[in-house]
Order: sequence, then structure tokens, then C-alpha cells
Amino acid sequence: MSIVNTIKSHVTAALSALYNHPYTEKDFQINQTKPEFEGDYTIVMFSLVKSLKTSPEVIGDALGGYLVQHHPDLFSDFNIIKGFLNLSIPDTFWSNLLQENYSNAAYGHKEKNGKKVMVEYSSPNTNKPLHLGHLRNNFLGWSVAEIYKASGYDVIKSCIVNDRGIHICKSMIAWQKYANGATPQSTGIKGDHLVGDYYVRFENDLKAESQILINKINLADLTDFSGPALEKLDKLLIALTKLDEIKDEEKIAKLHDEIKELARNNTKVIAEAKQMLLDWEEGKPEVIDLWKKMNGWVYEGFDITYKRIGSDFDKIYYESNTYLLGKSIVQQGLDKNVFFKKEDGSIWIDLTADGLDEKLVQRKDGTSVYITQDIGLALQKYEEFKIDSSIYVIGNEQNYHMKVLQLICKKLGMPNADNILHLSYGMVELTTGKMKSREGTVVDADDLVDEMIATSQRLTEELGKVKDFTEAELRDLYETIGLGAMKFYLLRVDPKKTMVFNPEESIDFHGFTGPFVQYTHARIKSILRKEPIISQNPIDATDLLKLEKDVVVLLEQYPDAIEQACSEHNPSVIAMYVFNLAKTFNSFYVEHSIANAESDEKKQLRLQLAVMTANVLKSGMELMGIKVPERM
RNA sequence: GACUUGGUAGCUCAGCUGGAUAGAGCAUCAGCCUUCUAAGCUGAGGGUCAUUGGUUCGAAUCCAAUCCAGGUCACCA
Repeated sequence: MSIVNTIKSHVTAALSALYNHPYTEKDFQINQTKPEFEGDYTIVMFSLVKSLKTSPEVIGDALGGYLVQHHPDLFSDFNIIKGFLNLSIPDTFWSNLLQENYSNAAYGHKEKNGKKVMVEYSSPNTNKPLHLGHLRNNFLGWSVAEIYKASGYDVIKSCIVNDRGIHICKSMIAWQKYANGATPQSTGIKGDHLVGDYYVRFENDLKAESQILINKINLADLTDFSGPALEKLDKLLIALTKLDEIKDEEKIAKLHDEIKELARNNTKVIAEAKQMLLDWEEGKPEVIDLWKKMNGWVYEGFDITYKRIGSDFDKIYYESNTYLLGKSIVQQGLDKNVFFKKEDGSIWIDLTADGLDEKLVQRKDGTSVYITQDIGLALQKYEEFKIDSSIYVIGNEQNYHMKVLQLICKKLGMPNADNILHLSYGMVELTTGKMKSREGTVVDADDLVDEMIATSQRLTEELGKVKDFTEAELRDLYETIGLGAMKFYLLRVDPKKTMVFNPEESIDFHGFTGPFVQYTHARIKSILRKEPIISQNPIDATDLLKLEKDVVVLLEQYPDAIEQACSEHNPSVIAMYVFNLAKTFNSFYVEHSIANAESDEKKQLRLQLAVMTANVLKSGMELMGIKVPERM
């Protein structure tokens, strides 16, 4: 149990002994004592003052006295300032903690709890290469999975590959038209990038063709439109003329967007793509062959990227296999009266009672929609792995969709539906605006990785500390540092929040960064190579210096940090913890020598301190998928 | 319009289950390498915690309203 929790339970026990009052741990607060006051942990007594109607001095005196008397091993002294009771923890407590845990590589990790959780992350589309936003997703998913493992869970990392649909057809059509049979081999372009290039090519064609349509619409030429599209266009145009008089610019812009969308959907190229999707669904051999060929290129490209960034999966689902999954569930839902059928044959669920809308689950033509597949897959995951909970790492733009999914699963009475959790993360935006694949304003994942590794190489060469490394060792080190900087950068902020990336400035290698933590680790290792710990005997209790104690106090908090990161699904807790520990150790390091300590006992104690710090830094960084080098 | 998330230093972010003088990093400025790796350390300047009102011993934190920004509200995925 952590010291904070130990203190809490002692305080509750003391309060009920002293005042015969059923207090719980929620009736008072406990904080770390501010550095300007004497003591280590502080009980905030204002709430007690109120309920006991006694002055803080009297309560503090009684409580502090009781604690020191009954637990002298844990509390050495106390003082009261205003409503704050500051408790001092004896140095023996801290040196014992160090003694017992310094060489424990699994420190902070929990015993297996027998529960199984699936983390689904990454989930790429096979029509374009990965970008910075995908990297955030990948690092988050991977890290959360590791944090769950450290918390005692069995974890299955999964990925659903979005390998079918109209967006894939777009790349295929452009390739057919323009590529002249170009392949990754013939062009030397990485497969995912090659396919992505043709996706962009298609989008450009689409843009050009729809612009022509819009120009004609503006000249009141509607000859390209017919049927329902024409009707809708007419309506929009009439609405527009009315609005022009009112001058509501927001609504006018919205109408223009709708017209634009209508024009896009009325282009020949979109018609081709739609036809290709139908052909795909019918299994037309030449379409299937092309689809397999191009997807194969993308997978080859993704494999390279995943390998570089250290993403891996225990189970990969392909949407081409799962997109029909939810069908049988639709019938079950109808039988259970969870779903209902409209006159046109389409099937819906009514979520208005839950504050949401009616949601379509099957089209009138009997084909399933996105959410249907998701329900099917959710059920399959459970049946296949008997998981206790399921975590989806998906961007916050899908908050509504995921809410609906959770609700439907619950209403269908799916097992563990309450344990479906959407780990919703914010977009990565650029200082120059948003990233949009269609417009080519994306930071490409491969480019960024290359850049990070190149920067780490440059900096390492400038410093010239590892000139004796072999070529292979150097390459390894550059990757370790470059990727460390990048992963740390993306994981150090709260996942929920939108974050801003400045493509003009490269990611830093100083301060609150991965390399800073890696460097602290390498420096400790350097000492330990020269000063192996010899003595296995317990160290005589010595007085701890302030800087020594600062480090141990932080080390004690590592298990709490993991616990918090797990319950909040938030690796940034670990990033901040590990940075704090490194920083605190560095302050100690410059002030006090380990090799030339004042006494043998001091030297042993500081060596233990160094060993344990290195262990925890390594362990914490591993939870984020970041390696720590022995030298750098 | 409805729902939802956010607004803290020049920039990027912590702190938000109410507690002592609001913290980091970057950037700026001033120092520290004959002693364990200077990707480091020490210090300085820099804040109307979006605004207004409320709750109370105490509010960046809770509540309400307003302003600003993002997201969602498809028989797309």
C-alpha cells in the first residue's frame, strides 16, 4: 500500500478512536507538504474543524499526538499551521523502502488479476499512408495496453483494418487510369505512399469535375442533374435566393457546402467509384484482383512503418471479413423489440429516451451500415476471447458514434456491454491549421520518423560521446533517441485534448522530453558500470539529505502513478512522473557525488538510489514504448 | 440550432474529486564543465487562470450566464 493510503487509513482509525465518530477517508484531504513548511505529508483539517466544532490546533494536537504515539515507525513528528497538520516521516522509513525495492525490476507492477481486456487501436484505412494523427493513436493504444499489463490484466492488442469501401475504390480507379501499371517495385515508392498518391490524384479529378458542375449551376445550367438530385438542387437554390435577402452568411455558406456535396456526388468519377464498389461486393474477379494487389502494397508499406514505430497486434480484423457481421444481430434486435422496422423496410433503433436520436441500423435494401458491423465485431470479440472489457482508441470526432454503439450493445443485452470503453483522443492540429489528407496538409508518419532519427544522429555526432560505437549500435541509438523524442512528445499531453504541432520547429530534445529521461538513465548506468554495488548488507540508518530524500519520495509514488495512468487511461501521467523523477535525480546528481560519497554507508545508499531510479525510469519509459540506452 | 469538448506565461502544456505565495518545458536574460556523461544544473524576468455573477472560512478548480474556438448531429466510413 502506498504511503498516502497508509496515512489515510491511520488517520481515519485515529479519528474514530479519538472522537468516536465514523469518519471515512473522504472527510479530510491529504497532500504532500509544501517545501516551505516542515514535514512530508499534510492533513487538511478544515472539514474536521467544521464537523467537530473545535479549533484546528486542538484537533491537530490530538491527531498528531495520537499518530506519533501509535505509529512511531511511520510518524516522527508533526506541526500545525493554521488548518494544516504537517506530518514528518522518519528517514528510516525511506531508507527501508529503498533497501527493499531498489533491485526489483517489477517494482510498481501488480500481480495478475485474471481479467482480460482488449485494446483496439491504429485501425488504418488502406487508401493512404499513416500521418501524425495515426501516430498519436498508435502510441496511445500501445501504451495503454502496456499500462494495463502492468496493472495485472491480460491484454489483447487488436486492430481493425479498414480495407474496403468507396475510399479504396477511389485509389483503384485513379491507378487504373494513370499508373500505366506502376508498382512499388517499378517506381521505388513505398506501397502505402504509392496508393495514397493515386487517392490524391482521384480527389483532384473529383474536385476539378465538381467545380465544372458548380460553375454550370452558377450559370443556372442544371442539365447535368436529374431525378432526386435535381429536386434537391432545386430546393437548395430556392432556399439560397431567399437567404440572399436575409444575408445570414452562416446559413448561406452551409447551403453552398450542400450544393458542393451534391455536385461531388453527381460527378462521373464518383459514379465510377460507386460502380466499382458494387462490382467488388459482387466479387467481380478483375476488381478483386486489383483490390488484393493494391492492398498488398499498402500492407507491405504499413508493415515497415509499424515495425519502425514498434506497433504490434495480437489480432488483426479486416473489415472485408467483418462488414457483414451485424446482420444476424439485426434480426435478434427485432425479435427483442430493441429495433423496429419502418414502412420502407429500413431498420432503426429509437434512442430518444436516452437523449439521442433515432439511429439507422439497416438500410431499406437490406445492406448494413457502419454501426451494424461494429456491433457484430464487438460481439465477435467477446465470443472469440471472452474479454472482460474492450477499449477502443478512436478519435473524439466519433464520440457520438461510440456512445450509440455502447448503448445499443447494452440494450441488446450483450455480455460486458458496460465495459465497452471509448478512449477518445483529441486531434493533432498544426499551427498552420488542420491536417487534411484530401488537401495534402498532413505531416506524414514516415517523413517525421526519418526526420527525428536524422536529428538525433546530428545531435549525437555533435556531442561525440559514442565514437567507439559500431555502425549497428549507432543506428540503433539514433532510432532509440529519435523515436523516444517523438513518442514522448505525443504521449506527454492528456489524450483527451486537442494538441498543436508546429511543423516549422522540430520536436525538442531538451527539457520535458524523451531524450532528457533517456540521458538521465544513461548517466546513471555510466556510474554503475564503474561502481557496482558490493554490499548486500542492510545499511545503517543514516540521515537523509534533502536531495536524496526528494528522490526516494518520488520513487515511492511510482506504483500510484501506474495505477492512476491505468484508471484514467492516460499515459501522460507516466510521462510527467518519469520526467519529474529524472529532473529530481539530476538535481541530486550535480550536488552530491556517488563515487566519492562522504562515507561508505552514504555511498551504498546513493548507489541504491541510483539503481532504483534507473530501474523506474526504464520501466516507466517501457510503458510508453520508449527504450532507454545504456550510453548516449 | 441541439448536443459536446476546450479557453491557464510569448509558445507548448501541467494543475481542475475546492486548500498554504498558480507550476513545468521551450524561448529570453545571467551564471556553472581540472571531480560520477553540460541531451545536464542554478537563478531572473514573464499571469486579470476568457468575462461576469454566485456558492464558502477558502475558487484556476464547483454552479449559472455570456464570449471565443474545436467536434458531432448522413440510408459516408
